[in-house]
Amino acid sequence: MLLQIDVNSEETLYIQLANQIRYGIAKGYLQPDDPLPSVRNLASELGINMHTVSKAYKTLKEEGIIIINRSKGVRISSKVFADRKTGYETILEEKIRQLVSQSICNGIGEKRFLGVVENVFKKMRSEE
Amino acid sequence: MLLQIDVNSEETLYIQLANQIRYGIAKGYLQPDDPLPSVRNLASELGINMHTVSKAYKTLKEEGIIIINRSKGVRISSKVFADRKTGYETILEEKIRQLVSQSICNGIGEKRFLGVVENVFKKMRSEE
DNA sequence: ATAGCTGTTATATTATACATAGAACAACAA
DNA sequence: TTGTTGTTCTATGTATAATATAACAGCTAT
Repeated sequence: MLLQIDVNSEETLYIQLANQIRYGIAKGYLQPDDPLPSVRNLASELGINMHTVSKAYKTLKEEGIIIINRSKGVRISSKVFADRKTGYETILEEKIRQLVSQSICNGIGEKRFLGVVENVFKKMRSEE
Repeated sequence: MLLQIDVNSEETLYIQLANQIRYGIAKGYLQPDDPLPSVRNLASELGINMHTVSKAYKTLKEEGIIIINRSKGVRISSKVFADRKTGYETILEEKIRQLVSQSICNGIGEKRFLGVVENVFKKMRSEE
C-alpha cells in the first residue's frame, strides 16, 4: 500500500500517517496480520524522521489497531474489526456532535449530512 | 446561553469556546443577530485571557458564523444557516472519511455509525 | 559469535502553537 | 469627555512537533 505525506498540510505528520493507515485498513488495502514497514524503512521512504513514524505506530498501538513486536516488526492486529475499544463510541459521538454543529452553521442539514456519510461509506466499499 | 471551559480538556481553550458557540447556534440557544459578550467580559466570566476569546471569535468570523463590528460588538450572523461557505463540504467529507476509517477499525460499521449520527441530530432537536 | 535487523529509550535542538500579560490604538456611543 | 468596543503590538512561559545522534535489548541468519 502506498503511504505518502504532505509536509504543507495543517495536520501533523504523525497524525497524517496514522490516518492513512486507518483508511487503508477500512478500505481493505491493509488486512489483519499484514506487516507494516519498519520505522526506519518507512521514514526513509517518506523522507521523514524515524521518531515521527514511531509516534504514529505508537498511537495506533494504543488504539489496538496494530501489534508491535520487538525484533519481529509491526503488523495489523488480527482483531482489528472485532476489538471494539471501550469508550470509543462516546468519543465518536462527541466528534460527530462537533461536526454536526459546524455543518448546521454552514447550512447543511440532516439529510445532506447523512448523504455525505453514506457517500463516504460507498466510496469505501468501491474498488477504486 | 451558558458558556464554560474545561482547563483540563485536551482541546485548546479557544477551540472549546468556538465549538460551544457553534453548538449553541445548532441547538437554537443562539439565534441570528443575537449578541455575544465582549471579549473582555467573556474572558472575565470564564476566567481566561482576553486574547483567547478574541482568537475564538476570529475563527468564527472567518467561518462567516459571527459578525464583528468595532465598537458595536459581536453578534451571530443573520445568514448563519443560509451562507454556505464554499468548499466546506469538501472539508466535511474529509473529516467524515477519517472518522469512518477510525470507526471501522473499532468494529463500528455503517449501520451503527448512521445510528450515532441520527441520534446526535435527534438530541439536537430535542428541548433538553 | 558475529553481523544485521527490529522497536525502544535517552538527550538535545529548532520551530511552532497555545495561553498569558500589559499596553496602546481607532471607532463609535452616551 | 468618558467609556466601551475589537484590534494590534510586544513579551513571556509552556507544550508539542519534528528533527538529529546515539545507544540499548531482543531476535534471526550467516
